[in-house]
Amino acid sequence: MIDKLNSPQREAVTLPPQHALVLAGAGSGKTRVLTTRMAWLIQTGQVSPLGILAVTFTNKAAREMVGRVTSILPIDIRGMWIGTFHGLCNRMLRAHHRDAGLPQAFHILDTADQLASIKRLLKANGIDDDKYPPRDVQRFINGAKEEGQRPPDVEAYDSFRRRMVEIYTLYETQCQREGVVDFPELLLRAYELLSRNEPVRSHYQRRIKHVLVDEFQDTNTLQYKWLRLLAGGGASIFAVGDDDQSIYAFRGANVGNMSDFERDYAHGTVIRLEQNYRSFGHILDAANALITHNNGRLGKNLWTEQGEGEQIRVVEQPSDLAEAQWLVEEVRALISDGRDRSQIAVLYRSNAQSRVIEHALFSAGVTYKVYGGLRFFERQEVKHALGYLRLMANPDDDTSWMRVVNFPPRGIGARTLELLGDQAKAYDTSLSAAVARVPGKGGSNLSQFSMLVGRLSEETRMLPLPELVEHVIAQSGLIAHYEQDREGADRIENLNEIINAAAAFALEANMSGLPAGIVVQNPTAAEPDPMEEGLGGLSPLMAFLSHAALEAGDNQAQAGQDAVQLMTVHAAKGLEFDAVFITGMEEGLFPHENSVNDPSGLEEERRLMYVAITRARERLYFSLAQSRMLHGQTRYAMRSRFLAEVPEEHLKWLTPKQGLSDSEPRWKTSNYSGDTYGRQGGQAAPRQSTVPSKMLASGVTVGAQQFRVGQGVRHARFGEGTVIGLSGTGMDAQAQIQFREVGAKTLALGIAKLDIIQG
DNA sequence: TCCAGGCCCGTTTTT
DNA sequence: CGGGCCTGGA
Repeated sequence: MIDKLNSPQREAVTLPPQHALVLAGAGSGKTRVLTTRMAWLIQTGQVSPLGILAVTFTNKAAREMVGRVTSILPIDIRGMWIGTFHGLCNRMLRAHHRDAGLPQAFHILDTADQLASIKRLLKANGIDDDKYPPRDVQRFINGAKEEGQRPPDVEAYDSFRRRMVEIYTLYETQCQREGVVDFPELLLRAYELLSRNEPVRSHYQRRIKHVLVDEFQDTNTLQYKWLRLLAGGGASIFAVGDDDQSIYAFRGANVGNMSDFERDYAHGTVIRLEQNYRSFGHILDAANALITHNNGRLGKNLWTEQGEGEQIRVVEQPSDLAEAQWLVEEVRALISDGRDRSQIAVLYRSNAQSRVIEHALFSAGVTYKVYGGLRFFERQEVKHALGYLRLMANPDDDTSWMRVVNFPPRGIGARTLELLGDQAKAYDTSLSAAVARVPGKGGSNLSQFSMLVGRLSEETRMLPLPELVEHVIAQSGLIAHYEQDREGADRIENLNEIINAAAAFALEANMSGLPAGIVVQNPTAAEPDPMEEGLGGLSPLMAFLSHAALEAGDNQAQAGQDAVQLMTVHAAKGLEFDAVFITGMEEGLFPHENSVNDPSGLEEERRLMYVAITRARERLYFSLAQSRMLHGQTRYAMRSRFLAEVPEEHLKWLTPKQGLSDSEPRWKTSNYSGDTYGRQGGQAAPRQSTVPSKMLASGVTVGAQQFRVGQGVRHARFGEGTVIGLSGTGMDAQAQIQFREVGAKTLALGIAKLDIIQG
């Protein structure tokens, strides 16, 4: 089991029971160490499978962990605490729902449900949603929860925040009444359950001997607190992560957890996995060099036993269109060289960039697959069907009630629903319970709907899950509705797919001999654990609905195995490919303009670039466009500063490298003609290029002034600076200027008075 | 109640 | 430019 590991890997796997931080670089065998550690602990008899708690962020990672552990050691994973933070908290809350103050059949709101719930709340309480936009309220509430804060804990230093806190309180009341729990609430409730309930806490603390955490750099404050509490009974925390790959600060991840953990727990026990088994030397050295520009790293330098490999190919094109066309040609060349399409990845900073690339690939007939977009359980028709199903389990679920009450349309309009809402509020009941108080035609339509819900509950009470789902979907009128729609065929197909999903789910649950999806106890355990009883009562429907909420399904749009992979850099984390294109290497795009004025934001962008680079095994490309269509305007940008942070020795420019030295990265837009690039190796004849040979206009003229990217300018108030981006024309023209003293600013060229001082 | 056209906005995303 | 959302008219 451990003889194939390198020495730091083996050291990590065989550590005595103590807290440890494993700094696992990209491609260093992180998952292997984590899973081997689990298997080793069990096999050496140091812990029973039930004494382990292993937690990940995604279901995919959790599945992979289970798969790899069981392939090393054929153990029964049932009853083991392996899963996502949310999945494990869900399980804990179901088991101890009374202590947690929840109905056992609580529903889980996904992000969209939560937003709908907040909108409904604002409306019911007459809160101005211009002043308190639902999205901001959602961010406020989730932000507070992720910090472990209930309304009284939130600092409200001004009237705006005080009102936000009031809304937070109202929202909590609403969720509690409806028996629903949002994603951050799963974690916070589970945390509070453990911290306030001594018997429950000591039960878990006594049971759990080893806590293993994957992607530790992505944990938020609350998750870390939860882990510390769980391990509080003397368990060892084995935290694996890479601070250089922390790219989720925007959703609450706190890289600081890593250094805090080292300081508070791991002390000296930090193991670095620095040998990389993925990439060739130039690629790794480029990544290493780039990331040294960040401060406050825990520190790590990747190395490989493979050779130097190829340099990174760099291509600069006049436009985003030309970039895409070049990319297609290069991809085709790779494919005709015998490379597997699925081993070619095209990465970009933002989803908007995929359009041009997709168009070019499509026109050239290259099969591709875009990651991202709507997932199965997030589709409109699927959410409607789930809405009906949720009403079967809980008619007081107002979010679901509102979602389907008039879908398909049954003559229940906004006014009727407003009336219903008023009644519900006045009598402090659910919408469902308030139906009888709404008079008139609207009321009669409502009661018909209410009767439909009641009748379906009755009819499906005794049905097995798949039949139940089938019956509810058939009777909901959804299929009939979509049959009217000439583009409804896909939706109907998805509705049928829910029935399949339910059948598959039920089958899996039966095979494990347990109520669908939720594993209760390890049958091999010496005796049933009274602390964790209570899950058996969870209906298959409830279990299926939890499953749907916690696992939204596959994230890839188009099918096709043998396809070029298109995705954002974020989506590429954890993946690897033989050949990788990093596109849009421009200031304002990568690093993104919203991050460049904030040092920590810029460092996160740099980590993102680090992640992008380290995806590549053999071949890596950087591409950039001098001009790009963005928000309906042509924008001109400088080369990304990150390009200058990679030593020249690792780069091979396929188009002439222009402009000034890297130490002073500047963009001199000039007269490069797009068809002069060649490929490395010399044999490749210059392929025909579709790039227009004449240069695009690269400047913006306003009045008598001609602005260009890279120019030096002076502003009366902001001082001297450099033009780093231009967009628009005439009165719409704007310039992004990096001022020496005051940072980057965007100025309207028609208004701001600028003197051109050079360039 | 429903639909169409206008308007606004525009980074990354898992649970 | 393009998509999502909202409002106003039928």
